[in-house]
Amino acid sequence: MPRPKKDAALDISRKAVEETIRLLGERDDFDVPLAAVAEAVGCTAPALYGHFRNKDALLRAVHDAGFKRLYEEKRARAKHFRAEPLAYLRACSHAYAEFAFDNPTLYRLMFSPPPSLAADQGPLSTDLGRSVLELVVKAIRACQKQGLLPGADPKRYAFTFWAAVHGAVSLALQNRAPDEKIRQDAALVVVDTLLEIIAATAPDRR
Amino acid sequence: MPRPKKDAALDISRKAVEETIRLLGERDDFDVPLAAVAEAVGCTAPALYGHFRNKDALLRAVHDAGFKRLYEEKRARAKHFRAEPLAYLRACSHAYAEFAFDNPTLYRLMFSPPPSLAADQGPLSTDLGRSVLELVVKAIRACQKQGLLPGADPKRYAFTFWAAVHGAVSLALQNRAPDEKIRQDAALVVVDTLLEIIAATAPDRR
DNA sequence: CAAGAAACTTAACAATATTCAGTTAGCGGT
DNA sequence: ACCGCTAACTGAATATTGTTAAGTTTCTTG
Repeated sequence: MPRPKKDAALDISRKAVEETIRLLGERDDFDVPLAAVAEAVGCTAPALYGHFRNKDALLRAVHDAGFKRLYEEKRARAKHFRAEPLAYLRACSHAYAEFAFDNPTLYRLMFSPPPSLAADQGPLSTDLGRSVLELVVKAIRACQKQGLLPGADPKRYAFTFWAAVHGAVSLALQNRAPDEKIRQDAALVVVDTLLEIIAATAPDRR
Repeated sequence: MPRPKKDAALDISRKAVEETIRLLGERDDFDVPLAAVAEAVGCTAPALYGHFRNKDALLRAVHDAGFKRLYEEKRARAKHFRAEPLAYLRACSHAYAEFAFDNPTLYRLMFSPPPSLAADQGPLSTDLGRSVLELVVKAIRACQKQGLLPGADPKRYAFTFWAAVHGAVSLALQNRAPDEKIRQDAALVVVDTLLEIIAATAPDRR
């Protein structure tokens, strides 16, 4: 039955992205068959080509949707800690790690995609990743207002912080942590280590 | 012409791994066609199944060979800095970053593989990644012998250090650095930031 | 109410991993 | 020096999956 009954087109695109994310949750690699997505959406595979140029375009949309979700979860979770920069960073990072552990395959798609997915997006002007980083920059600045990290370049430290958390999560997802006990929450240990280091830069109170 | 001329079997396996690594250098994703590998090796695709159970097994071998190379490059490069822990860490990290930038696709295969590749290897007992980390642990211990990082758990700090470097490299490879200028050597900036932090823990000399 | 376009569908195509059956080169025993 | 026999490959066949082509129906618009 060609052409949907007037409203069925309630954004197949949106549904495709949602369902793809769900399907990614059920597999290891991100080679989810287009046919599977189509079935979940309720159409045939070629129909998707009316909404996405090709499979890469779909995966790119999924990639972007992932960043949107991550960004919103981070913000929502950390909202209550505005006043306490360290607690804020901690909450942010935990939300980040939890997101990664809850959606490992999506996380890999977001942070280690085949370059074909991220290629055409400029440097990262429009990139949602920038928004994620922005949250950390603000937190670092807030720390400095409390006397921590004196003289540090907020952007540089924010990037370093993010890199460490991302690296820890990324390694932990692969079971590449130093030993079994630490493995499970390796990412959280790294977060605490970083916060410890930042806290140690407090103005002397002896 | 079935059956090789007696010695041609000079390890097709080895050649397959080498050629695959080379071919990975020419593409973005790691879906290198098996036929391409076969041609580079000088045989047909099905022949490879005599040496690897399937494509995943080949990629797994490539993954492992990558770690071997990384480990050896790191060691070779840092050999001269044994006496100076900070310089040693710096050299190690630069070798690490350079390796990643020289072999971006291989690096992705090593650090963000589809779990099917890393699945059967135990926790990480046999894992070569452990050797890589071991180098960092030793460096941290050496730092402590010079009075730096007093009271820190070497394993924990080593893992944090590695995570930060890996994270920075990983983000930089995707152009996800904060701004164009930093992008190119974002990883190196992170390394310097970390060393700076470690150096700041020096015993007071005022 | 009749085009015409939009939005699918089914059928065809292409690339690629994997399997199967066949074939030949070298090896061991006689 | 000859005869199986196995190892190690080849060529053809199969299955899966992304993508394109052609056809069909429904909505919309003049």
